[in-house]
Amino acid sequence: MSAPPIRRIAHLDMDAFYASVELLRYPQLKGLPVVIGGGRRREDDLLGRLAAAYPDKEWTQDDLGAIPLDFFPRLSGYTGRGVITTATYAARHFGVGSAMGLMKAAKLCPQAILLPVDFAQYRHYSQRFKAIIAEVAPVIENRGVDEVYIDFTNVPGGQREGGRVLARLIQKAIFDDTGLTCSVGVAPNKLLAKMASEFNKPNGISIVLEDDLQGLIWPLACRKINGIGPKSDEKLQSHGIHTIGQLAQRSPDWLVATFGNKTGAWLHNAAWGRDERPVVTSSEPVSMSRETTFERDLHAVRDRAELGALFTRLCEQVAADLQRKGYVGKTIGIKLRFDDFSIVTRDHTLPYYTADAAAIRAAAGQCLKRAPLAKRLRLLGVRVGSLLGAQDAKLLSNPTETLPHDPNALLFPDD
DNA sequence: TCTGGGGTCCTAGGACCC
DNA sequence: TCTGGGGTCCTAGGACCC
Repeated sequence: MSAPPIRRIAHLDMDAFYASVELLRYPQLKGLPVVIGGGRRREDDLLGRLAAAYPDKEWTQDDLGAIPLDFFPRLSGYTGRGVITTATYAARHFGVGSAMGLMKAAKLCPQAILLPVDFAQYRHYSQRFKAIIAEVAPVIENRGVDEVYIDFTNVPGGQREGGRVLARLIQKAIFDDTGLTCSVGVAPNKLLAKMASEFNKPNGISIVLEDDLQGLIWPLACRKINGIGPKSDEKLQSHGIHTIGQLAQRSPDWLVATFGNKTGAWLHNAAWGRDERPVVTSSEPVSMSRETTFERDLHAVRDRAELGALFTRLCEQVAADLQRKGYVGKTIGIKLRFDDFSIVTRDHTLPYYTADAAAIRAAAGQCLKRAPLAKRLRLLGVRVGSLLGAQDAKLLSNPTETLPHDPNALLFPDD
């Protein structure tokens, strides 16, 4: 008889994922300030300019790594509303970083190279590194393109050195296949594993055991807890709570009285490193949405035609997303962001499920009529929620629940 | 010329039903 | 004669995450 396995959960975080993927294609950018964000792909532009400059040779995608530096677009002179998605360390040196407006970044580091985001490429590498992990440890939870939780508990070798041996194996397998590095934290649960993966970046491994709570976790800022954002942190600070250790010293009663039942209990457990959440290997989407920030603020009346066309396009995109992924939904919503950055949402639940662009457009149009439209608009979004798999929808007792009773009646009502 | 896009979950009030 | 109480769905807003 052997002892039951000890629960070991890993959190794996790819290092500077987008930037690293770009460097695989453009190794000539290594060590330079590079910013990723905004606009569209420029490959064709880059290759086109290369072909114009060197007409004797035929340039293809395989030559991306040979494109001279002066062919790359620079941040200098950038106009538009894009933000930085990722910046290389060389660029961060100039004070630019994630979520910063590109125009502001252009002032700080005009010479930085600007690469547009290429989600297709990132998704490709995302699937690759996840497939590699799955060969070794099948219980994986997706946390976006560049992060996963992995349950080491029942993986052969998952207990050795607290998980370090398996973590090292996975790191090496990912690097050998993709050339990308990652950081891994292994701990008794997801909460601690997530914190641990940050301890040793990049390309690091950290092991956290039950007994490490006081030494490794309590000195950290509360903000390091996944789920404590700027607002909660500010509230905690206002009560003199800055570290997780200080949070742990508050009584559960006080936390519940100050933050409410649920949050109070959660804060207490988090501070004591307790987290029973399982690693969830699959989940169904709850909603799908599309939104767009305009190049300039638009007015509901003055720019009605332009706004209407954009609105219709968003509905068509959501409908296409739903259909492509095989879902229908019945709660249709809109989101407006005004020039002062305030946000308003309106939604409406239909008596049937749909993935039809016209039905979505009609319901979203009704929502829009209930929204205040005096201020100029910066962003418009369309959302479909209360999703159901299209296959499941067919099994509903009342088949009309999946169809508009009279689709034509829903098209642009009295519009 | 600050501040993207796509998600999840929670709260809280009101409607409505039993 | 005056007022219960739970459960669920819907809507709006907000915090947070990647």
